[in-house]
Amino acid sequence: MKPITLKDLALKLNISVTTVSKALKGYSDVSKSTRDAVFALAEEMNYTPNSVAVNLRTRQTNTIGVIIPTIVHQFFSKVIDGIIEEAEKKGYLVITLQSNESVKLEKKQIDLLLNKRVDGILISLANDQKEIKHLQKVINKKTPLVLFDKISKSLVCSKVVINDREAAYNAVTHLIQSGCKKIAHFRGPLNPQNSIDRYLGYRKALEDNNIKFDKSLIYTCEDVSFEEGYKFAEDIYEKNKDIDAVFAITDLVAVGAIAYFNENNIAVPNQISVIGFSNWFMSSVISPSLTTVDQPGYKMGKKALKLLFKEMNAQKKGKEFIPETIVLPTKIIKRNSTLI
Amino acid sequence: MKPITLKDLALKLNISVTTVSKALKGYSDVSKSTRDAVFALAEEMNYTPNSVAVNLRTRQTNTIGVIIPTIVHQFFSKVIDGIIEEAEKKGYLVITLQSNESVKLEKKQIDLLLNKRVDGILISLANDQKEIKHLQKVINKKTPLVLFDKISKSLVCSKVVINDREAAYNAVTHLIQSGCKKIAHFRGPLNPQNSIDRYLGYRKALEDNNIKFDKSLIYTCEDVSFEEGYKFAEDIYEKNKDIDAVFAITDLVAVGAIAYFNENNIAVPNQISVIGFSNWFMSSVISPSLTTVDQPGYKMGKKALKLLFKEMNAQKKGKEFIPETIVLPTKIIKRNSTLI
DNA sequence: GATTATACCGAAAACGATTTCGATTTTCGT
DNA sequence: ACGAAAATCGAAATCGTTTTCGGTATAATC
Repeated sequence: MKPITLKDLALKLNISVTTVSKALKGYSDVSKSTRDAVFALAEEMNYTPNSVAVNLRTRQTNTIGVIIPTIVHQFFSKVIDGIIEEAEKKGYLVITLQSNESVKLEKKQIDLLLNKRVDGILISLANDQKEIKHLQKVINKKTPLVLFDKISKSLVCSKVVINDREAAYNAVTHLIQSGCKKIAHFRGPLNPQNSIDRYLGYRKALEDNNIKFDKSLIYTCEDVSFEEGYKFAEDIYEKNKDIDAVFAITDLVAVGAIAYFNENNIAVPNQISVIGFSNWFMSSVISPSLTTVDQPGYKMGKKALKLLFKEMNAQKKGKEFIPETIVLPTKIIKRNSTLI
Repeated sequence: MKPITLKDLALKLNISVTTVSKALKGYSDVSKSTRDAVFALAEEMNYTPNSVAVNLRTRQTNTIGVIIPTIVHQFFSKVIDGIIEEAEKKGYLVITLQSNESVKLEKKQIDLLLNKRVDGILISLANDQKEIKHLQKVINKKTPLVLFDKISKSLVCSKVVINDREAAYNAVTHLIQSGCKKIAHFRGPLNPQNSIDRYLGYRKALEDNNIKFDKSLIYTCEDVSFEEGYKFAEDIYEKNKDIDAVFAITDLVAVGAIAYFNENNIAVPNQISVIGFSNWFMSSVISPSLTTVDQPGYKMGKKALKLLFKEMNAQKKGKEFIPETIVLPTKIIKRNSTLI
């Protein structure tokens, strides 16, 4: 009924708890005969060590914490997928928390994880990130920390990101190379670094190709939704019939725009090209299928965890660890919503 | 540097660890003055209890484990979302694991969670579920267990499901009521109870409406993909031009079918109606938007956890707990891929 | 046979908290 | 001022492991 403990084994074998423990852990000062006996009994009684006790004694939990804005989101669930897989390989378990874009919640969750004595924390920040005290606390406590995707530049720790600016630059360049000249940008909210960077990439691409920036072609999403994409497409088309391309902050917004164009017999890509961002699953099954920028979530999760492990190991060996920043490559997934 | 412990506080205050602990926990045999002093110092030194030690002593971890086939899947990430939210409310943390549809992995993971001494386990079974020994073990160890979505009928424990058979029955009835007479079914793999039940619901609906069952209208998906939906749609249309409806095991398969019909100018829903299953996000953004059966993942997660808590509480009080099965209602989300 | 080396084992402390139970002190009625 | 009741406190056991350090017993060496 009650879980078997070392003590139970020791009692049955008439030896000390110490010896049982040492036998099980392969210490050399245990005779073969007692070792065998211990293993046999452990097997028979189905002994499994109590992780909690081990954790207390060894001061490590083999558990890491992950905080993301939301899990119901292709990109983030891919990241989680990558993290969990990689963690399991090394015998680590993953506790997942959602901040729902609330810094307040994020703080609480950091505390929770710290109390749980997780061996490390991975986090993708909530949008309105000015406050970083709670993260500084993590660093001060010497708990390894890696930021991914939505990061804070002012925090000294490891990071895994994509180059949003470059990716956006490439996306818009792709549009320009296919002949587009009047390119709208349905950008993300004003705060997040991601959406700023993509916006800057857009501008840089225009600039490098001698296309004059036109403020009226910029629309700012608030909740980055299908509906916004649809609405903005409608609005911009009514005001600018000669628009010939849309670069959307996200596939979902792009799909919204395509829906409007489809319904109103505006040919995509012949009249208007559309390019999205993220390569969500959905973008391959709509018609026309959506050209987009692949954002490698799975890989990002894996890399982030690997960096975390690196830091954890350095710490174990008492070595100093210098934070690293990994920039993952993105690539354009060419489908049927753009020309060429 | 090192985390503050009760001992540290006790030392500074020149009182015993016992008293510090009792003060913090609000025991009545601590004077107001020392209580205040303790709280003040705890605050000042930023004391937080070491959960691991507490867990060992109290024999509970305030952690639950969840095993799902895969997390990169709208339905399951919604379930996880529901679970995490509900857990957090009660101060519980969630460890998520993916079985990747492998029973072998599932077993390992169960053991991992058991060793971690999680307070309870939620699991949605891998597809080829014949073996249930590892789950029986969980029950034998008196660790509360709740199955959801993909369950095993032969296991005596709480369950949260939808009535797949009835849901499918309603979906097909919807097609029939809209005038469809030759209805194909792109069913799921042969093993999972889900896909069996949906198939049975399909047959029952035909039977109740005096439509002869035609084996040649049944296609069996193996990996339940977009491509399969596309391929099956092509095949069946070439063999049966008079087909007038498709009931697909999943939205993704349905979307694949719609893609084929769209490309070949077969009007959906006027010539052929299509109905899916699950209400994935994607189904609302394709065109025509997909009529489907809503499968309440978020709610399922919440309910499953509530059941788990119920069992955990009963156990704490030493009460007997009788497993419950909750059947969540589904409803048809009428969109534009079916008539009426 | 005395000495040293080797093999094997176990007592005990530690990890950080909780809780029981007994001890001491204070308060108060008379 | 005395005894009883109430208010405070702390020692110690416990949760289940790990690990250090010392102690025996046996084998090897001369």
